[in-house]
Amino acid sequence: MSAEQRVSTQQPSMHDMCGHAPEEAEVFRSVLSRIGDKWSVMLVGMLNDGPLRFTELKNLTPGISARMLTHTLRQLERDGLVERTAYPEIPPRVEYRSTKLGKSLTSPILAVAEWASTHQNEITVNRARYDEANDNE
Amino acid sequence: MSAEQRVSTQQPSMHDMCGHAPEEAEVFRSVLSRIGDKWSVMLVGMLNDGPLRFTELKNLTPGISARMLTHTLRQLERDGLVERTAYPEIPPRVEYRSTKLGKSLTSPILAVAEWASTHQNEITVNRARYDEANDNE
DNA sequence: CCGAATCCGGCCGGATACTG
DNA sequence: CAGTATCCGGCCGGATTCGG
Repeated sequence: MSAEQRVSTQQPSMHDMCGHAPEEAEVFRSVLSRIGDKWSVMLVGMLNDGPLRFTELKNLTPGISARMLTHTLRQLERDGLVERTAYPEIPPRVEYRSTKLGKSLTSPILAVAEWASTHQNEITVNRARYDEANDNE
Repeated sequence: MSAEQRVSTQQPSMHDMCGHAPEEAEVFRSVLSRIGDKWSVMLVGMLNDGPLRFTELKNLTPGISARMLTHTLRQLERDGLVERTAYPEIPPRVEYRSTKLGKSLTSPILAVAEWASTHQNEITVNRARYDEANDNE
């Protein structure tokens, strides 16, 4: 049994998915990098529980600036992960809600978020140990 | 039934995991950002199938430079996701393998990678449509 | 073969001030 | 309330060169 057959029986391999041509890999990565940028994952996660207004989202996301909140939401809207609805009222009200595509991402990223939450202490220890081993600097 | 109870019966909420204090959220995010940076996910995924040498890893990862490969592997080693073994031979041989912690991450990130692979076309279309709607610029 | 060192352009992302 | 505009420091990441 070849290596390809062996791994295909349990899980897809990264090498198969990312594509072998540089262009394919770049699309693949451009999607991954959206997942990986500073605030996207948290925002998509937040919106999973229901639609939220701009300020609510800002208050729920500690440390984010208005600029980055706007910017990140635009990117997510562009990718079709988030839907924006502006109500022409005074004062203005804008609601952000997860799209079908956005919801389909929720399960995978919550798994990653859960992993991060579970292992963050272990990783913090590992980093400290590594930094001490390669002492000073 | 409260909102907290409702969501807790199906899935953990992002808001619960990320922590509410800025410091907690920052640790949480520092772990997520490692997942999200340009090459980490692909490399961890590659190493899931078995240990690889530096050059093998480089050839399997289209577009990566030697500098970034080294740098990313160092970060992964620091976090305890990857183990580095150098054999004092001539020519030198260095093997990278996934640690137990690294393997525990494989399942979640493969789920995300699979999602990315599945929806990359849809996202590409969404981006094109968005860019056209907000035409020129 | 497996890196380290250096240089450097770009853009990510925070701070601040200002609009409808 | 929900942004936009502007400035700007930092660091991400590629290219190149050098070393063990």
